[in-house]
Amino acid sequence: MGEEDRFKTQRIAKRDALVQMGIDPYGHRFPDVWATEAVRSASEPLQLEPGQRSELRARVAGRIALLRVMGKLAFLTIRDGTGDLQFGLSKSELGETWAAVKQLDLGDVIGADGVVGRTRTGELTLWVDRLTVLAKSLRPPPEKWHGLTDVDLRYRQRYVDLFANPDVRDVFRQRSTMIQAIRTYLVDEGYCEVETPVLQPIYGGAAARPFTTHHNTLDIDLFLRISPELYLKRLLVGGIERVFEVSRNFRNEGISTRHNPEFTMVELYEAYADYEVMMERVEQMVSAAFHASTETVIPRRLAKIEFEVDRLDKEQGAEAATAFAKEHHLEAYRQATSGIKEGRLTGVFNGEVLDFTPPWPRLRYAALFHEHAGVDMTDIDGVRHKARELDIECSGKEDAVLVNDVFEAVVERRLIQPVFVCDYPAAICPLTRRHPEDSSLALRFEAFVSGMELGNAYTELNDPEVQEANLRRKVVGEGDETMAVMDEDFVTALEYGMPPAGGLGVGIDRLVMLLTDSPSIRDVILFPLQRPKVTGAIDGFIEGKE
RNA sequence: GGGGGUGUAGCUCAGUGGUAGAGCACCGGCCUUUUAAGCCGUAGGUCCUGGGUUCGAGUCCCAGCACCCUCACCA
Repeated sequence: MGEEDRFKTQRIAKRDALVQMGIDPYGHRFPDVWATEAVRSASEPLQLEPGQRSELRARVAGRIALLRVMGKLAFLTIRDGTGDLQFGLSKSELGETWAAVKQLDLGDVIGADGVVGRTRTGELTLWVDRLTVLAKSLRPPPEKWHGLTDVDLRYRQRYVDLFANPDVRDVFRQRSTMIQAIRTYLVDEGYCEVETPVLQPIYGGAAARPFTTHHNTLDIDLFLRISPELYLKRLLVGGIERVFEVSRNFRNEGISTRHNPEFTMVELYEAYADYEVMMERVEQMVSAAFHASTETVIPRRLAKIEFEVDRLDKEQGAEAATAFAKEHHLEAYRQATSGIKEGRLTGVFNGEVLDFTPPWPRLRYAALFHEHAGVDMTDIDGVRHKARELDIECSGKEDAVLVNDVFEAVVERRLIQPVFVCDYPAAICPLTRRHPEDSSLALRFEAFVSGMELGNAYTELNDPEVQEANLRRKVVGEGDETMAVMDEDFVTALEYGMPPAGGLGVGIDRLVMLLTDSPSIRDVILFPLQRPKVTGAIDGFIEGKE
């Protein structure tokens, strides 16, 4: 068969050779393993000289990332979740186990017991006296220097991406840390975490096309939620006064660097609050995520970039070094790092320095509209003129929809630094309370960073009659993607009395993008949606059907 | 859906209409302090798929597929 099978056959032969030696190639429980990071920090106070071995014994496990076998001595670079560590193995110390070393391949998962020392060149090394095979790998890992760069393969085989590219693994660790920090913040503020239905008989709470599915026993069609909003508000009625959900939402829309059909939001509701309180919640959640992760990662990345620039400068000259520095945004990382030293929340995204330090500017939708569109949003003729200029379809849309189309076209991409855009046109906000001084506006804000909507919040509408009227009213020009879908039980809940409240949703994937300098949402979602790979046979089957 | 780009060995990538290339990985040999180990010798290919032009196509043209970027839609 193919090449792949040749590699696999060779590795299977080695696996069988291990079995012949009485070694189980798939290991067992391997207790009391030290992380490589633990070995590094434990070795520091020992002040080991090059060539010296300590009395310190350690047990380490991980995947073979590099393999250098020379006659009767071998050096293996072992990678675990915390970094790399070198194993030193010699025939004289291992005795008959040495034969097993010859059956090892790049990518195998092994464990070892030994003493910590340094080689003559000063490399921290575990001198192994007992070797344990934990999992024989039957497939060759990607190229050891470049890792896996084929984007398609990286997503399809994320498990390979993760072990071959440590930076990728770090981003997902950061993601986990950030979500944990946000949870801790909300719980400390008295919020209750809940889980509400993903399968919903009526979809609502956002403007998007849903995925549909079917429940067999009940014989009903269901929608995958586009938002948890209407259920969380029911919980406000029920007396859970501070409530949040880390919610996977599903929207049957396009895929882009900023959109995945399933994505994660943290959505929260707070009784007796309003949208201004929600602005503080955004600032504090982002601060919590920043302190938990980005604050330490930015200086570390800067150090890595500077190290590489130095190396290139020495080995390939100034030109290569300058190109690398530019490509990796050295200057932005320098600025962000010095900002952090001064106590600011400065990060880097797409080569730009972003300053998340609260408070974020609070700007009015109408003012931004006027500034960037050059026309007042109440001047509908002017807005239509501007819309035509921008090639925006005008017919069949009511004024507020058109205004917002123009806003999205001219304003959003210019909002680079973190900012709150306040007081949206009421007609496109059916779930939001009206502005007390201007009923054409709604008490809604969206948070923007780097031209991207990061969060959306309201002073919640709690008048059941106004709510019912808003949901019955079809907003012309929104098409299928409208928030105005009637949910009678939701209105009934409001009729029991929902306390005045502020509500907020923050896009977690986008927040992680911003705080990890990841240009695509697919870089922060472990398994982004992709067209399934079809095999040749299925391919032919499909062609045959056409 | 529109526009642009990419697709060649397991991986990372060169390739100028005339016998398919490199580095790493793999296999064999030497090697007890290596650092992307080194040296020597092998093996490995549906050049994404299908048409077309041509004496001859990895290369030029057309169509399709997958992925990336971008615009539109959306968060």
